[in-house]
Amino acid sequence: MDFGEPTDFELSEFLKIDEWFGDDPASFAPIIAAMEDPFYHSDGGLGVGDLSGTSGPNEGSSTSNEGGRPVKKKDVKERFAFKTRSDIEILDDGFKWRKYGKKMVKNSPNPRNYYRCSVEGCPVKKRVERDREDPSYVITTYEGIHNHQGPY
DNA sequence: CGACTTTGACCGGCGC
DNA sequence: GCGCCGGTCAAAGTCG
Repeated sequence: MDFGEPTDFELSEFLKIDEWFGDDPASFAPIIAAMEDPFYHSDGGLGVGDLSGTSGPNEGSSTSNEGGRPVKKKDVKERFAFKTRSDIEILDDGFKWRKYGKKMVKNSPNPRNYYRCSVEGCPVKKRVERDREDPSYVITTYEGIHNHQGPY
């Protein structure tokens, strides 16, 4: 996520929520539920895009790989990211997340956190990163759909 | 006692 | 062919 650098994708991929719902993290629940709704990623009304082609993992190989194309990372799941103005990145959206990695971003002095749903069988992954120019803002990226009906 | 967090190292892919 | 990059896993430690 290179902010400030116009590449193939920018903030347009993200749902910018400048107007935070408030200080209640529970407000996330409906949001997550909304992104899981077929209606959303059906019409693509939200920022559910194809980041798979970002680096072009399959663009150059299309030369002679139309048939048995070695789709490796092609099965990109729904990706939904939004920017939020918050002081903490560990906003509990109602789900249980287990951190499985931390990494430093080049364009950002801030580390990137990798979370995953604690529920077994849940392929949902969450990526939390701070804005490079506005530490007050947090970029939360959700990937995948929850296997279980709800966090409760 | 169980579950989760933390850091470092490892892996695979892409670019040059 | 090598280097870089992002992403993931694993072991130990900590917290409740």
